[in-house]
Amino acid sequence: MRIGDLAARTGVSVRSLRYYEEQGLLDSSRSPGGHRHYDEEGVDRVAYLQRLYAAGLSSQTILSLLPCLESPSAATSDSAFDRLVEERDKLVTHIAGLTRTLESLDELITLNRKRRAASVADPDSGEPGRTTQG
Amino acid sequence: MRIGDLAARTGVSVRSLRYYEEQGLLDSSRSPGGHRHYDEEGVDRVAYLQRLYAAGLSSQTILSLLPCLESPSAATSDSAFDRLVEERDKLVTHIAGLTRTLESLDELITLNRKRRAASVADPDSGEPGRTTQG
DNA sequence: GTTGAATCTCACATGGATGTGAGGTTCTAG
DNA sequence: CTAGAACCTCACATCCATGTGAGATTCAAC
Repeated sequence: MRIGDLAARTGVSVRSLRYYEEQGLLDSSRSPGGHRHYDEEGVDRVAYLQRLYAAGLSSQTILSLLPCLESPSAATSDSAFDRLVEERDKLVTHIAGLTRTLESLDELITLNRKRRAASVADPDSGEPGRTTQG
Repeated sequence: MRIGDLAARTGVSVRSLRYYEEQGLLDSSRSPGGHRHYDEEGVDRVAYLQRLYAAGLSSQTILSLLPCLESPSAATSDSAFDRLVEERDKLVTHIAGLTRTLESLDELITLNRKRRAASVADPDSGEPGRTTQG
């Protein structure tokens, strides 16, 4: 599988795939001419990397976790494992924050809908209130 | 309340507060000499902005939503309201993705713990498996 | 073979929030 | 009134994943 194929199958740009490799997050075999080749496993790997990126981890952080992801063995350094737990905890906190934000957006939507519905029944009732925080 | 105080109370840098104002997200009154002044409401406002930033919204997007946040009335433009709903939906999707990632990190942690515990009972058992995806 | 698409490396550009520093003005405590 | 802390504007720097373009090479199909 060539880099263009992998890009197509993962929805990640060719540029990004090269970047992941440069960061040590993804490896490839090379054809005699120097072109990269990937096996099926690469697809899952890239998808997983994307999820970690989406979770806010940097390349550096992902790299430091990699031992735990690849071979979750006793040989894995304590520090890698500690970082893994740390990132997990940060993610929990982050999700909690987002969930709160979601709730307040929902309240806001409900409120807006109400106001809009009211204005259908009773036109020219404008700007009836002010809400800075949700 | 001066900008330094607001920064201290919100944990946001002075630089960022000025930036928010520049983006039209936060306003202030000015002293005769040009120094910014804020009231208590500013604290909540900044906290809320931070939450929206943390949810991945850009300044531009927040700006476009602002009418809905500030005066959730019928007068609010349809497009602002539509964007609000759209951002809510994106946030839901994002949270779902993060939750999946969290689950796989949790599995990974459990797996690592198991391996590590096993190695205490049975030293020199190394690298017993490989897991690329969580 | 030949051609055209895909790939290679290198390196500079981008965007968005924030950092940083210069040079100057304003505020507040003593 | 004065010292120094805090503030002002302006503008350039930073980070990091990604975009983009140039110039050269390789691969696949005919």
